[in-house]
Parts: sequence; C-alpha cells; structure tokens
Amino acid sequence: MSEKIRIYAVVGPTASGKSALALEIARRFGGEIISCDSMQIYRRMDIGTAKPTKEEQARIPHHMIDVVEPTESFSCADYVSLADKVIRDVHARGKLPIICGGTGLYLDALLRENDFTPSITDEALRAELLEFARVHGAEALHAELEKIDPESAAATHPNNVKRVARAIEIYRLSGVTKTETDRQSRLGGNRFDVRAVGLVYSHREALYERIDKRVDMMLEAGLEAETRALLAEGVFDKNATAAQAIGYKELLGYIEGRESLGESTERLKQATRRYAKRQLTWFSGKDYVTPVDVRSTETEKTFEEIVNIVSGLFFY
RNA sequence: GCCUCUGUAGCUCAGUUGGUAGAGCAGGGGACUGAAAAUCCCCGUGUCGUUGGUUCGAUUCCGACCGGAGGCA
Repeated sequence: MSEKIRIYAVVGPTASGKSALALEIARRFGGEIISCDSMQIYRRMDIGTAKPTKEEQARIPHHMIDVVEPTESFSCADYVSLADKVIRDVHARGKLPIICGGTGLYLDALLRENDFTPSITDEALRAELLEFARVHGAEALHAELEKIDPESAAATHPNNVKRVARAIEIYRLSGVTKTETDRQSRLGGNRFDVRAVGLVYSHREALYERIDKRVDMMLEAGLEAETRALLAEGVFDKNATAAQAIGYKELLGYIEGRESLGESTERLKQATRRYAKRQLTWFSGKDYVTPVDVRSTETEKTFEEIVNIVSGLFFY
C-alpha cells in the first residue's frame, strides 16, 4: 500500500461561498474540483442547485456534476465509488483534487477507508417496511428492530421511520446487524490524507441574507421554468431522490396554483435556511474540518483574506 | 374634538375571577454509516405600552398619558 493521496476539501453550508473559494484555490495551485453535492449530481437541475456555470466549468475542470438523470436513483455508495476513481485520476495527472460541497454524508463516506458492507439495498423491502409502519405505526416497526438489534433501536427514535427501516433492511439482507456493520466500518482509517476547511458564519444573519438574495437571483434566472421542465419529465411522479431538492418542490405550490409566488418563495428561503443550519451542525462536529469564520458579528473577511487563510491552511 | 376597541415572546394571539404568563409560527440546539437539499429529536423570562393610584401584592382593577384600529362629527 503506497502513501495516501493528499486531497483538499472546502465544505460549509449552502450559499456560504464554497464554490468561488474552491475555484480560486484550484486556479492558483493547479487543482480540479470534485463536487460533493447530492443534487448537483443530476442533469438539468442547474439553477436550483446553484451549479457552477458553464464558464466556471470551462475554466477549471469540475467532476461529479451532471452524472445521472433526475429520474435515476443515485446513492451515497455510488458517489463514493465514482468520486474515488475521479480523485485517483486527477492525482495521477498531477493536479490537486479539491472537494467542494455541502453533503456531509457523502464526504464522510468518501473519506472512510474500509467499507466492509457489501452492496445491500432493496427498494421493495424498504417500501414494504415503510408500509408496515404506515399501517401498524412507527412504534410497531421500531419494536421489530428492537428484536434484532436492540442497540440500534435504542439509538434511533421510533419516529425516524426511515432510519429504523434501514437498520432492519441491513439485517434482513446481510444477516448482520447495523450496529455490527457500523462498528466494522469504523475500524478502518482514512481513505485519503485530507485537509479540509469549513466555512462558517458565526453571524448567522449574514448567511441568511446571502441565502435570501441567492433565492431571488435563482428566480430571476429562471427557476420556475427549470421546475416546469422537471415536472414535465416526471421527476415528481415517482418519488425520485432528485425531487427532494430544495427549490423545486417549494415552487410546485405556486406552479400548481396552491399558493402565491410570494408564499412559495418564502417557504423556499426558509427551507434553505434550515438546511444551512443542519449543514453547520454536521460540519461543526467533524474533527477533520478546520473552521474558517467568514463573518462574525464584528468583522467580515474579504474574499482575498479567506483565500489567503485557506491557502495557508492547505499548503504551508 | 368626542366615543368604542386595542397595546402580552421576533410575528399572530390566548390568559391570569389580583399571587409576575403560554400556544402556533419564526428562531435556537442536536442526531446522522449506501434515500441525506432527506429523515428525526429537544428547547418558550418576556420592563405583560408608560406612569400614577387602590392593595400585603397589579400584567390583571381605576385614572392620566403615549401608540394603533374603527366609528361619530
């Protein structure tokens, strides 16, 4: 086993300025960007996911964007196997792999070296378990998990039906409990030698202002038309993962005449703010991430300052 | 100018037959191992508009004042 590949990562909440930062770092130091975003994966979802523009993608190579159709299913596991190949390729060509994105789970999974879990998912079984919960109640499903994996059951709230179902699914398909599966995967080290910075806004309001502004810009850029196009494709019919993307499902209320554009816009902004908060929580708990406070109550760092700080953290 | 209603959490409001108050929303905190932009859990102190009075005690009753809404002129 040779030495681990050094990779760099810029993470943070939505609208925090990750993309511009990663782009500049890549430009200065000869890098290529590997997106770590569960929604930019999908083609034709450009405006709503704040995908890098064609010009930006022309300046610096971007990867893990436009990988699948919005109606296709895509999982964290798919991301890891594809991104792993890309990173090795970028490295082999003498460029720096720079991860940029806000999907914490994907990044965690990518960085974890050993994943003993065989490929185990079963859509039909999932649907069956969810149906069971719907008919007999969340508590009943949780009781099932209690029987096979008490530790996992204790760690998962009964109302979190998705997680309870997933834990049962793992056991039914592999014969190994989720608790044991997770324990195994934790034994491994890191797949890469990562240096990561996490953009944070200790002055939360400033981030919220950026979010509001960006949503307005998305609407001006044609978010409604993009949503209508996805609707026409049938993305919202079969509960595709892509249909969960913030931006489109909120606008559906307006498009289908259930509420005004103003109401939809307000809900969209709110959903984005809440998402940003969840991202901040996720990354604040990761020891591999070095936080960089872009905007505290007292001071706001300029883009130049941030670039310099991050350059220092990455390449001293 | 007069009359009526009204002023309680960031917002909309409830409430206390006088013992300093609670819902929804907003917001905050957290969890997260192959659906994750998803899913789930926890969190309610605020000069009860200001100021006098009555009272052991006032956000609650009374007066004045200030702000808001409506009505009559």
